[in-house]
Amino acid sequence: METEAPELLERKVQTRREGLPELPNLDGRKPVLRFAPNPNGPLSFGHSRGLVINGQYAKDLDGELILRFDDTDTTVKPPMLEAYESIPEQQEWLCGFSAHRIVIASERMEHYHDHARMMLERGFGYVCTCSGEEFKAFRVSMTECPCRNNEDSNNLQLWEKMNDPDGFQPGDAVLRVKTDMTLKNPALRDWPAARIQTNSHPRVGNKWRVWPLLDFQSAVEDHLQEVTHIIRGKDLMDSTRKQTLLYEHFGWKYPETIYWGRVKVHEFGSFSTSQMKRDIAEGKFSGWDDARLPTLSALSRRGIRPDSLRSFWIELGLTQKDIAVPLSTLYSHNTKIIDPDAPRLAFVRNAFPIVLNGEYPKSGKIQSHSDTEMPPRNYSIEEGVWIEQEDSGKSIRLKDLCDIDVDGNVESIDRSDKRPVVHWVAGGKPSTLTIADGQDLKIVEGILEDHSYPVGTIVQLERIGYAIIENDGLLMTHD
RNA sequence: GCUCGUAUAGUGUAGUGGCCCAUCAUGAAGCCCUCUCGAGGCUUCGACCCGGGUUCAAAUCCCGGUACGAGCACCA
Repeated sequence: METEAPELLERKVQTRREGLPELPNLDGRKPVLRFAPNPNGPLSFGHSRGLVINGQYAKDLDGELILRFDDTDTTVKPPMLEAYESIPEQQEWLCGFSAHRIVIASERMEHYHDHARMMLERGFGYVCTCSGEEFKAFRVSMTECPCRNNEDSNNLQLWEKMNDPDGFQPGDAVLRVKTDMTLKNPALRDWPAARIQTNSHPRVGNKWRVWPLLDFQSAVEDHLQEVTHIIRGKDLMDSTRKQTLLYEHFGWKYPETIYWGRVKVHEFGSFSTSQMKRDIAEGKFSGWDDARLPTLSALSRRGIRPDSLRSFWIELGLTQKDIAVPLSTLYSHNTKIIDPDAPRLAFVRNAFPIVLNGEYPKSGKIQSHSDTEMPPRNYSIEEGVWIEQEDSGKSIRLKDLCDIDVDGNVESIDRSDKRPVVHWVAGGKPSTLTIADGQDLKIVEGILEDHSYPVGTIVQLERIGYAIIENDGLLMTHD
């Protein structure tokens, strides 16, 4: 066999798919994708998945990314005006390009109202005046609510009454999509499409009274924008089903839909935008970029690079599995990106002075990075150096300088044995290293080597980890 | 309760009937390099949820079980 058919004995090389899976049913089209956050706050780590995946497909396949503000709730999740500015900036920071289109739902209300009327005229929608409790009973018992049989003309009158400030009040009536009350999935039975809200909207004020709900607004807008692929969390699976029923009524074709599962990052615990907003207002956090928060502004401030987030999410892929990932996975992506450009610097925590006795080079140059060419750093010693308290009281090797004994007597210039190598600072300036540790912010005092790197430079503190230089000290990036 | 979904090493992930005694990354352990507890290089460890079935052949298809998650809002 070896001579007759050697190829049968060879182990074939396994091929591994790289990057994102192919987009299904593209049919030669350029994909149109969208990412639709609620502008009730700035973007968080969780949002970055949607942005990265949708953005990456748009970029790779020469398609388009729509950034859509789903700001139709003025009551539970009131929009925050600053977010209309910060979200596009963060989107560009993360994706590396700006979205091809920006759509703001609150400015497209005419379209939603037009389609709502169309629904009533064509008889696949109705105005329901049952209370939430009453309708729930109908849904559970699979029976039709009396409002379902309204005449189309009557529905249009009721619709006008919903829009009339002197007519229905919030809670009195909703617009429903006629599906089928005997559908197996209770979530799909005559689902609500719009309701009355009288709170003022920060962008359009009181111009509108009847506001669409997500499933209706999103469905109509996806059609109007000719979205080809929707990629979103699997918690929205029933949304797809609800919206597909609406599309059937309108005679439209629903976009291709792909889902991902839930991601839990243990270190971040459970933060919600509204909870963060409250905590910031109460002074529990310094702002949206407080290093302890999982916001993109906080991650960016700490020195997490957008390309790290991109490779992180792309590596996780598009499985529907619910997963728990440690932050160290993101950090390992980030290390690969920042390490080549991170100059080495010494920061001595709990500084302990030690006087050097003997002959040694009192000034000189030390490499800033062992693997890349960077201008070296200079040192100049008067009589002694700072070392960390923890390193005192034993024979040590001062990195790139000399071996010393417990009392600071120089024993050798060259490395003479396996004693621990320790970092040190000659001169330097007092500084602080701020470390975000869960809900706590640890501030470590120390002496930082003199340097001339500008604010925003990511450095590697020898034997400690990566940190970013801020105006008033150092902020820990990660180990 | 009803409905829907997922299940590959510690953590993620590749894999759609024979290239699989299962990929890659991360993690852990060890070695090399390096005057950092960093980076880089090498080696090792480690997995197809369970039970049936279909088939010459199953991680892959079917059925049942179990576990976990999500939806059933006048939130997104």
